[in-house]
Amino acid sequence: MNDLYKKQVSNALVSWFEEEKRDLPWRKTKDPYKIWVSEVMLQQTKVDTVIPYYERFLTKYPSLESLANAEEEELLKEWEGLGYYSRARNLQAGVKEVIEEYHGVVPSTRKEISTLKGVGPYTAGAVLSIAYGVPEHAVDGNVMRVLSRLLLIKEDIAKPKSKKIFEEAVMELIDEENPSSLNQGLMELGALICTPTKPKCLLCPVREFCTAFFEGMQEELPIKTSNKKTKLHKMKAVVIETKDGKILLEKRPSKGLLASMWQFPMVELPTTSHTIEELIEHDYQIRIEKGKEIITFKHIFSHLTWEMESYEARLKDDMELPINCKWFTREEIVNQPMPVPVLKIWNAWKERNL
DNA sequence: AACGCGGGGGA
DNA sequence: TCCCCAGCGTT
Repeated sequence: MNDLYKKQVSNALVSWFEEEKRDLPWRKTKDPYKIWVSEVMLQQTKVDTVIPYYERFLTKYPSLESLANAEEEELLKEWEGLGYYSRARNLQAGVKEVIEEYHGVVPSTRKEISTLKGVGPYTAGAVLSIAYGVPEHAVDGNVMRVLSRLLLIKEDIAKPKSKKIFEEAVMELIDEENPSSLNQGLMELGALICTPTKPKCLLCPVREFCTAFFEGMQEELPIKTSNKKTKLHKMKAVVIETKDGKILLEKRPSKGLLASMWQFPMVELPTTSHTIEELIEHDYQIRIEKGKEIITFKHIFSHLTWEMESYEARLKDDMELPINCKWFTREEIVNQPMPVPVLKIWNAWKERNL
């Protein structure tokens, strides 16, 4: 890249961004805490999904201190449905570190901000450039796609080490005057114009500088390998209610999928022909009688599928429960953060029992 | 370097 | 219906 090319590209990109940028809630502020919250929510999550969560979250936790002092249960309730719940736990841990180690001021160097829980190379660069105007790269999947086309970079973006090439490219392009708009411009271009399939090249502000467009290769880039196999887990869940209206929930293990979240008692169906009643009795040490079916659905995670056949059941007699199980009243259940598949069952059960 | 982590949207 | 998306922490 020669100096003229760099200047032309960054100028075109920054001007386009300033002119065409979407009106998003986190673009009304430069508060590093709020930018941080938005960037964490935007990891692996689409803009349209994030907007309502972002608004509610900042109404409830408008400052570092309010989030640091929040109960984890309440915090996760705000996060309910967003997924990747460790993001919320790491965000709170990071916020606590800022208060304890940095007198409540989000650090403004890559070295320091990167030590915070949940802040990796991308989030560090995003907060630094957007909130503080520091000329740092913020390379996410969008940026890699845009740059691979613009500069005809044929490196496999699935490989961790190829990210360095894109970070170096951003550091060459970065506008010392406005690193915020350059970084956001790259991401906005990836979201609106330079999309994964069918890029809208005719509307692109940097088309005349785009090597892939010149070569007619924009649909072929970026190069991305990797294909993970997924495993199928068939699960069944049951809503068990006592005569005095208590409902049984089970707390998931503190590590792994949906860590520490509450769910209805669930069993993985083995190939043998046991009934769910027998399996529940074996796993939970209680006897139930089969009631009416509530809801059947399939929920697909990246690596497993929950086939939910859930039904309402009555208790026959009480025995010793496993320690990770607890009886809840309806009111208590409402305050528990629950993942989407569990919420589906809960909502279906409530509807039946209005 | 490879894997696990949710949920929504598009092919 | 299935496949894809994609930063960060852990291993």
